[in-house]
Amino acid sequence: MAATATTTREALVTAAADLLDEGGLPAVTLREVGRRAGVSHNAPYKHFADKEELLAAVAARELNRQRAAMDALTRSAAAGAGDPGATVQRMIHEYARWALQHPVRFKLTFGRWTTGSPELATAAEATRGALIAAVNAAQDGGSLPAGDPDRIAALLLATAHGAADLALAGHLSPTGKGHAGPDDLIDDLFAHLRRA
Amino acid sequence: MAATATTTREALVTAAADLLDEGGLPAVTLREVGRRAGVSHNAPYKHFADKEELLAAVAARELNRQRAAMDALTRSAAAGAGDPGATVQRMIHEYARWALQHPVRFKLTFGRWTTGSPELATAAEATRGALIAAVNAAQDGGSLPAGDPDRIAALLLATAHGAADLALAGHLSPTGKGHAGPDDLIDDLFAHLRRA
DNA sequence: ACCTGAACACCGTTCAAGT
DNA sequence: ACCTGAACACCGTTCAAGT
Repeated sequence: MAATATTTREALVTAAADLLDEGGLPAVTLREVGRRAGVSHNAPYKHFADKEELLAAVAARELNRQRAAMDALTRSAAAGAGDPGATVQRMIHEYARWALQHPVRFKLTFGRWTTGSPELATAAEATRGALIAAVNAAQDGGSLPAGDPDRIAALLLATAHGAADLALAGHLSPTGKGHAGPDDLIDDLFAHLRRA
Repeated sequence: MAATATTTREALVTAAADLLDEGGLPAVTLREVGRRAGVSHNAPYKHFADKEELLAAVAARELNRQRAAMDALTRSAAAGAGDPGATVQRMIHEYARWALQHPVRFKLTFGRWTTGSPELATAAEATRGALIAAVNAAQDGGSLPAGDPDRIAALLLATAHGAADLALAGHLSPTGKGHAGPDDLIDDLFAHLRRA
């Protein structure tokens, strides 16, 4: 039945994500993925064209979870009162938190794909859409400067993304009193934008 | 003599960088690196502890070239007149240009290293130092807001870094009139900072 | 000190075969 | 439709040996 197939597929994706967290990309071998999912070392080929497609499924799941987190923030903002600018700020902080907590998944998600997975592209589009909607609301509320919301969203995301990636690589002034983590840089940017 | 060793080492690093550009990380095999450098497939082990150390040498060379480019901009700014803020802006654009032009080297440079290479750390520190000095000058000239120059430099670098990485992954609103590339986002940030 | 060739363990992928 | 076991080509690393 289809349920079995879906379950096996999901089990393979979960096994790959776990291995990614535990030992990085080199730890994700089809043999170990299969073993953890309780199937043979090349059963994955019945669900994915190759190893890259399995990894793309992991990345797509990460992006979809990111969007779910953003949607949850949007809903809780709609329920309570709350500054819409603060909602956007929370989304961006959440993005950086995810990157720092799951560095390898983060790197993989924005890695180089030789095959353009439509599953990945759709997930990315939806996630960006959720952020843009929140930016739009914040602009209406006057807590973010006017202008193309698509462009403001991209600026915010780029800063959070870059800050997280630089921090993971240890390139964010690791010593001295000038030390600033991704969260600090994100807050700096929002402060500059409110002043602009 | 030492000259031979240095040359072989350099040839190995160059071969690895070329392979990186041509076919991505999977194309960099010690066998092919050795072949291109005119040595056997495990001669690299006489110059580097393992494959990762060879890749770290490639990354360090990239960072050192980045610093050289920044230094050149600093010198040409000191010679001519020029707005010191524009010099910083050029450095940041140059950083993004490098990332977009050599995506795999860029990814590698800020990738995950299991061994903390001192060569890499030193190169990174020097590059950040060059940028911070330029930011400091721009602040004196009034073209960048006051505050910890270390922190402004980190914000600028994070935005350029993230914008480039998102663009490479195709996550930067690839369609529609809202499209903005890394260069646009960088200019947006500088505009916001001048207004703040 | 630097290099070579053989060897080992491991991995992605393919294939013939089973249910 | 999904899975298995054997097999193939390839790779990082080690080792004994050469200059």
